[in-house]
Amino acid sequence: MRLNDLDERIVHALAEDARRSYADIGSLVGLSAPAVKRRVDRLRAEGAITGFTVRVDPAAMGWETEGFIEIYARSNTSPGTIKRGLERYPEVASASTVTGEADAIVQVFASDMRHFERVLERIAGEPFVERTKSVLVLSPLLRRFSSGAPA
Amino acid sequence: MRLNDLDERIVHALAEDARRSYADIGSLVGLSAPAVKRRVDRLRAEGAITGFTVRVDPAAMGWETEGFIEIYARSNTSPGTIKRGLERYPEVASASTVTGEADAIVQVFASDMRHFERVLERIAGEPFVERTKSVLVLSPLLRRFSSGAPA
DNA sequence: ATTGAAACACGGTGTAC
DNA sequence: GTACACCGTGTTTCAAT
Repeated sequence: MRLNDLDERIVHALAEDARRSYADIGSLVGLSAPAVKRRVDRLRAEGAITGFTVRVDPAAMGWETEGFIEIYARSNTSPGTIKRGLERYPEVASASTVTGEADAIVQVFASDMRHFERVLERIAGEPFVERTKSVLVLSPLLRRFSSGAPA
Repeated sequence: MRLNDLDERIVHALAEDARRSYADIGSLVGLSAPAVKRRVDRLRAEGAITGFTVRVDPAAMGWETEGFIEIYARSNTSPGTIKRGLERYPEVASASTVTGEADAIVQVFASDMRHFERVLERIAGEPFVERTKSVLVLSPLLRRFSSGAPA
């Protein structure tokens, strides 16, 4: 599914501020409000837009400590196994399988260092995990879109 | 700044679907619509909620290739320099300084491998960058909140 | 200080063109 | 694609707790 230029500009406007009125977006991209709405409806139906959410300051939600955990899995671990193992942790914001030495990179938000350590130990103890390597985020420099933090 | 339980439930409801009506959220948390609105307004004023955005399917936007670039910076490079250097790239979705060997981890979305390579080369050529180490995302297993992709 | 009820106005939504 | 009409919802006001 490929979007045309108009669709992209509409999505871009919504990404910046999802509460802009359709009329506002319309005047940006050169369409009337109903035309914009129809496109947004279509984009949602097609799955290009999967929903609307809020950008949150992680610290305000009590998620002060952020880090990345690289997972080195046991041989013959399927991505599905990793996914099922990780989705039970509310602290896991995102996870992807990757190229390179590690098998997956996991982004974790915790309330503090003790909490982060506890999560790390539990993940390291998962049966499919051979070993882990983790780094803590010192300061987020750029977060272009949503905070990425659990809510 | 710490949120109380009611605020957290409101933020959680908005994180799931930022288009729920205030009346809807109110019936969830036991408040009237105006009371919910006032709290949301306050949360925005305090900076706990930093905005509203849209969840996008990166592939639909043409961002098929995702990767992480670790930046090893020259000595005495300030976080501000890294930030200013990276924010000029629309492909950079997020960037953080981190503990460990590397100085920063950068999340990049590109349209394809050639595009990713071009971005990587340009970033590696930045004056503050000593060397880089990058991994490509094979498949995103979990993306709890927004897509994280540029729009 | 924070709430709920009601009045008001704006913008979302559907229909017709 | 636009123009228009309707109605739901956001927003403000106000009295009450």
